[in-house]
Amino acid sequence: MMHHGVEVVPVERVEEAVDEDEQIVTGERVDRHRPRHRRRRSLPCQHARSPRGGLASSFPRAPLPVVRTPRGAPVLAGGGSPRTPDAPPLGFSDVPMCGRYTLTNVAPNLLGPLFGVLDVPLLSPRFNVAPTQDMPVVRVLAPGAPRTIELARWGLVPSWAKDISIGDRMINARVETAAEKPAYRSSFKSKRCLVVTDGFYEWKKLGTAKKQPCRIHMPDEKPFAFAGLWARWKNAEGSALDTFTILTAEARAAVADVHDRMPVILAADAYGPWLDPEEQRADVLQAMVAARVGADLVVTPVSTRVNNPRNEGPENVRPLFAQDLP
DNA sequence: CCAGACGTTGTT
DNA sequence: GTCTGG
DNA sequence: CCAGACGTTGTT
DNA sequence: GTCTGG
Repeated sequence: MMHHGVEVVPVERVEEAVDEDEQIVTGERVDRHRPRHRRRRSLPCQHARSPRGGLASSFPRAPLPVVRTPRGAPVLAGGGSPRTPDAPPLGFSDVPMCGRYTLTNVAPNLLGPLFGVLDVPLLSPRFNVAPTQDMPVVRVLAPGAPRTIELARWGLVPSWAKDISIGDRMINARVETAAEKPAYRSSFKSKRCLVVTDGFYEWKKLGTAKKQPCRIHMPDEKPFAFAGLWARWKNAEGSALDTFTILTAEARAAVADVHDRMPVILAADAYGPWLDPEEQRADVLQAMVAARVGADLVVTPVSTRVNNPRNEGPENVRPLFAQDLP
């Protein structure tokens, strides 16, 4: 049976891994007869284990080998959500916000200087990051400590949660309210992080129930940072799982043409104060995110293959040209 | 007191 | 953990 | 965010 | 429709 665990892929196999992913779209899958019986409500103790096995623990890791997320790995999360009547601001444009993103450029000699970290783990390029997956975040774990980049699971699980399933609904936090919300306030106070990215996907609604995925990125394609919050959760056995959420705010610039909300993007000079665990003045922090960048973001239509979270690969970010659009 | 929630977006 | 609802 | 499942008992 | 998986 398939073991769940972080699959360690030797560097030489990275290309091969990508190729495998392509087959999902173009080729016929042979493993058609996977068991229909899926894990439903699991025992709480089963949640102890991160879906990809490795607890995204914040304890310092040894220099990391290339890590690839195996497809079809059992994941203990979901995304359903009940509607609430008291939805805040009114927006009725076309495009959602941050439920999918990319980190395609993982060169350590680029990420290190950009985010002020000395040791950058070896990472696989990602072209379709989905909630519940382990991704790198930049943190300062103690006052005055150096910044670190480590993996954490997308979908914040508050320390008091009974199991990690709550994280499914915690992939975004409204910056306007995160300081007060029970699920986020303690993280907002002293567990802020940078989510390392180089683009995010939005689905633009076209006239008739059709959606056009777009990737939003910097003109030079350089990585940047979403403002994030993190939390540490422990299972019954005491193993730690670190998780994160991405803050959202009113859309700006080019993104505003497409929708009213977007992830908060921090300017580089805000990284220090944002990460400082001792900075706890909500007004200061709010001002920091108010000054967020985004004026030069580019919106690029891409293939609908990004719709399926199992599809990885550089085709995901290849621009579609006008003649290719519906 | 205990029980139960703890979230966002989008759509109508 | 902490707050709201009952 | 979108895609995909949506079930049980009993037997091997 | 609603929830889980990625």
